[in-house]
This record gives sequence, structure tokens and C-alpha cells, in this order.
Amino acid sequence: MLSALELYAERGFEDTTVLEVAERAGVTERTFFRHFADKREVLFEGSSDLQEAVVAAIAAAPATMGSLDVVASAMEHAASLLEDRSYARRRATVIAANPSLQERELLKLATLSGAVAEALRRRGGSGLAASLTADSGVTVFKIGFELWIGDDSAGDFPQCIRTAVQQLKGLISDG
Amino acid sequence: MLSALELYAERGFEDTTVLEVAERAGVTERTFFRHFADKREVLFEGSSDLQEAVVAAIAAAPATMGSLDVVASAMEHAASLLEDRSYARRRATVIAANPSLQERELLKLATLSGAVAEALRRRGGSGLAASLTADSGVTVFKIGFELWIGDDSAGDFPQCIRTAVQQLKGLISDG
DNA sequence: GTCTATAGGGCGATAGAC
DNA sequence: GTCTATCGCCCTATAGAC
Repeated sequence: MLSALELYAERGFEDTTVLEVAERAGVTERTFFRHFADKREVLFEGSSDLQEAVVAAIAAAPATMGSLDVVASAMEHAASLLEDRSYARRRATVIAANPSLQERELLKLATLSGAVAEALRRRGGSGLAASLTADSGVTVFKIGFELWIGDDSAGDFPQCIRTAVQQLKGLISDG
Repeated sequence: MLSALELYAERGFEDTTVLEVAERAGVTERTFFRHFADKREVLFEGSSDLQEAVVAAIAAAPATMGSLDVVASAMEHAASLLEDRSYARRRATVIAANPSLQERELLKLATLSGAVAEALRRRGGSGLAASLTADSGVTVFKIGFELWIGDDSAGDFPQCIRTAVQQLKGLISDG
């Protein structure tokens, strides 16, 4: 549903009706709501795939690796799946322009954090530490993403994740 | 507007209309919307006060202190302002039961993170590191809050924040 | 596919504070 | 007089129910 992003970018999210999005995509309003829970959800189609990739990467990590490194490398792997920086940037611009879209994005990230924490617990981590490590992993993903779309010379997305991880490690040790 | 929390707890957020909330508070529906941007916002009245307390604590911190410790102690201070654990628990239960309320809470926390990052930059921190430190501070606040309302023997809220900070610091060395 | 309740915004009227 | 808070009534889009 590329039409939604285009319309939200052209007129703004609030000033675009679901009917308009549906018509541009060649379906009825009712069909739109059958595919997407609400008007926001259409911008977050790929998020469950991303989450599954992260969880799978955690499950596949060597048992000897420290949990922060496990999560960091899983985020790197997920980041390698998002290659279209121009699209990511347009999408991020639309989301940044509307608080209710920001809310939805934050919920997706919180859901991701919960899934990461659960995956860590399956590796044998304790409850509290797993949640904290998961949140730190999501922070690294967010900061890395901002770096990726904001700075042309920062390298590709996985490289930006590595930069963010180094920042986090530096924060804790000498911070 | 205590009536809102009560109603949301009794019938659930979705099954409560704004009209019902307004009537229990003795105003009209229209007046409700003059005070609160939407139906969710009524549960987040004190959030800007909390944010201001955090920002003020960061500004007042000694210049020699490391940024993570600055944020951690600011969060501790803010935590000391929230004393009613029973209320916090009831409110958290209502929010946990509804995704759109979770979204709003996440947006408030993201706004807090942005304000913390700005306060850190005024202390001379660089852009990227400030955002990462701020996010880590919010993570510590969240984890500390969960500990506080979930575990009776974990101590008061500031104590729970300190526990979460220790967990974060341990993440790099041994985790 | 149709039908409906509710959220939430716009605008103007009213009433009290000062 | 102005300023501010409340209210009433209109409206549309969302999103769920049938």
C-alpha cells in the first residue's frame, strides 16, 4: 500500500481520508479496514517481519556470547534487511510530522522490545536483566536509524548500529 | 479528573464514553475537550511536571559528574515525587489493558527523552551521545517503575531506580 | 456492504471576573 | 470595556457492529 505514504506525504496524515487512500489503491474503504486495523497501521506493514528476523537471530546466536552483543548483532542483521534509505527517509519524515504516527511507531518498538526480552529469557537470562537488555537493544536500533537517515557519511545501516553500540558501551564504562 | 481513571478501571477504556467521564466530573463533553486534547490525555495530567523536575535536576547537577550518573540521579529525584504506589499501580493496570493508552504513555516517555537529551546538550554533550544517554535514562526509569509496582520487597521508587542503574552498568562488564 | 455510535474539531453565544 | 471559561449545536471521519 504505497499509495498511503504518498498521500500522507502530499497532504499530511490528518488531511487525508481513508476513502482517498483506498480509492488510490483501487479498493473500497471497507476493504482497507479489512487489511489494516486503522489508518495508521498501513505504514507499519513490515514491522512483524523485522521482529521475527530479530528474534530468529537471537535464537541462532552462540550460547557463549554476552546478551548485549547478542542483541546488538541481531539488530545489525535486521538492519541489513532495510536497504532503501530514500524510502526509509520519506517514511520517517511523514511519521515525524504527526504525533499519532509517532505513537504507533513507539508501540511497535515497545512490542519489539518485549519480543527481544522473551527471546533472551529463552537463552537463560533473568527477567529484569532481559527487559533492560532488550530496551537497550531497541535504543541502539533507534539511534542507529537516526544516524543512518540523517548523516550521508555514516555508512550503511548495520554500520550505524555498530557506531551506536560503541557509543552505548562508552557511556557505561566512562560516561 | 480522578473520575476518568475510576471509570476506565470499572468498565474498560473502550467501553467508557467521554460523555460519561465528563458527567461524573460535573462538566459537559465540550468542556472536557477544552481541558484535554483527547480521551487518553486525561490520564497523563502530571507528566509535564515530572518532565520539568527531571530537566531541572539535570541543570542543577555538578558539572564534573558523568552524564549517565546525572540522568540517573535526576530520574531518582523525579521518582521521589511519586509516592502513591497504590495509585500508580491502578493507573498502570488500566494503561496495560489498552494499546492506545500504551501508545500515549510511550509518547510521553519519548517526549521526556527528548527533553533530557536537550538538557544534556546544554551541559555540553554532543548530539548523538546525548540522545543515547537520554534513552538509557528513560529505560532505567521504566524498568525501575516496573520493579517498584511489581515487587513489594524492592524498596521505594528511587531505590528501584538505583537497582536498575546497577543492572545497566553490569550489562557491559559481565553481560 | 450497510448502518451507526463516538471522537473530536469549528463556531458562536453566554456568563462571570476584573 | 476585555478576558476567560463554559456550553450548545453543527459537522465529518473513523472504526466497529450487524
